[in-house]
Amino acid sequence: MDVSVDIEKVRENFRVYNTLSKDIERFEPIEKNKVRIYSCGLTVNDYMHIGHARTYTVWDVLVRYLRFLGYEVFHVSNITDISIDEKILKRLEEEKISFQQLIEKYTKAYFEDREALGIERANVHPLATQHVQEMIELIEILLKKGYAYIAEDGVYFSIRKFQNYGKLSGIKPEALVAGASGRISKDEYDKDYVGDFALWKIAKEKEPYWYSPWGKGRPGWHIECSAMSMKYLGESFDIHTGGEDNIFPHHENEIAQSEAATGKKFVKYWLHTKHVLLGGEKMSKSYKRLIYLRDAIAKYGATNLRLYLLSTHYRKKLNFEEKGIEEASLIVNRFTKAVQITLKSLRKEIKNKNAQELLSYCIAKFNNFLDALNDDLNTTAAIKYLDDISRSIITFVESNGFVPSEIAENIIYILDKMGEIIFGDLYKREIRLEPTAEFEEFIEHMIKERDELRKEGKYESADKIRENLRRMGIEIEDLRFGTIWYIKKNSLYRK
RNA sequence: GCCGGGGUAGCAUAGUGGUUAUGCGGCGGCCUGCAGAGCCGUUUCACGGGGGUUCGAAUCCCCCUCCCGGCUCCA
Repeated sequence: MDVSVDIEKVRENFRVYNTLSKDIERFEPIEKNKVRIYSCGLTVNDYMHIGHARTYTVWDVLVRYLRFLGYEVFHVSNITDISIDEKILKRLEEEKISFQQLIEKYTKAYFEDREALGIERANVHPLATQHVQEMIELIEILLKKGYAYIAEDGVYFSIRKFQNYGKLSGIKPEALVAGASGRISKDEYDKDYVGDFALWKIAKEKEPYWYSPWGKGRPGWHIECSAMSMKYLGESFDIHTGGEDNIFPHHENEIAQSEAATGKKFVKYWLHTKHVLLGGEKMSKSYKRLIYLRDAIAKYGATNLRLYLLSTHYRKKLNFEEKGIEEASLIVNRFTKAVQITLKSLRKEIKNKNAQELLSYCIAKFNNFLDALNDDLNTTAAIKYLDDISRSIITFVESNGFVPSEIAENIIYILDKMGEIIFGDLYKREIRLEPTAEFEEFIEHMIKERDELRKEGKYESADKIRENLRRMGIEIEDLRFGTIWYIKKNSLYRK
């Protein structure tokens, strides 16, 4: 039986929801076999929270899936290390550090946190501060072409000059004036029109600055993503991602700047994640209603958390609940057990006719898994099929014993593919664990000893061995044909 | 105010016209020295309310209602 997948065929059916068209579209990159993707990264002035984590995890799955589909993926994700506001200035005083130190601290934390969740590094993580020259050049083009103008406190982009303004978010320039949010009327900037946005801001006292033809200052927030994405990916590229809050104004303004400057279509597919909610409402820094990722990992375990973040489709709001993580941990446990038992099966010479049925089932579910991901990255459904496979392996082993090695070999191929896409780097780190020969010998010895104690009816001593093994992260289970064991790194610790 | 997304059995999450939804929890059973895990049964023929289209609607259309998000800090 052949488990290999016709990648070309699967790839043809990959569809994603494009915010630009507000519709699900078949994915077809600009250049055949190559995908260029830019994901909006973090403003590194604080630790990342579980909302950021969801977003980056989803894009991690996207990138891994694209690679699985055979695409050569070039992924760029920026680091915004320029953001300065009064809150930050206050923080500098509180933490008694310089702006540079603050940025360094949280940039380091950002990479640690990403890695802890098994998120792969992008090909390039450009820093905004190192691309000020590119931003200045882009602003000069916009001035030359008449899309931008110089005011007293900076350079602004004139949104009324750009015909398609609002095509991503659906916001009409006039609506910005009529907006009843109460924020726009309090406009304190020296610009021609309320909807116009800053390309360059002249520095006020105490603020960090860079030199420019328009005076000492810093770039506006949006220009960095235009400058850096076009530098590394070209004037037109395939995918641009972000959280839903980026749609307006950030991405809308990026489109305006970039397309005004180049005259070309900036991005083909815009993908956005919905927010993580806490108690039914959006997390908010100002009200301290948020959960930092590193705290959540410490409490729930990275693997459980990662699966939980993927358990709701990315275009649906995720209301963060502990109970959901508990459910996710059960799926992680089953998968871990299934993977490790299958790995052990590889080394056993066992014949079992029913195993062929098991393999057929796994192949069918693996195809379902791919269909689910093809359907706008439906991780909810994909995880369900992954769990079906875990259960089928466990059930098989519990009633039939280990899987014949030639069958196990094929099943492992499927488990590896699924595991790497869903769990990322955590798959090898926490799930597909293979003990050293010595360690294995030790465990097997303990199990044998326990067995003898059990035969003699010395259950107390036998249970003590089980308890000790469990403390080492070894789970053992007595099945009909004997005792199986596996390494469990992702226990859900509860208070 | 404008724009968008939702309301699915105790809880959560799938499902865009027609077959017994899935997981978790509860209860009962099988298995077991115990535990764990798994399996079977049950809670359960569920889709916010009203109207319409249709042979047939959770799914399409209209109205109402409640919740959430966006409307220049934001993933």
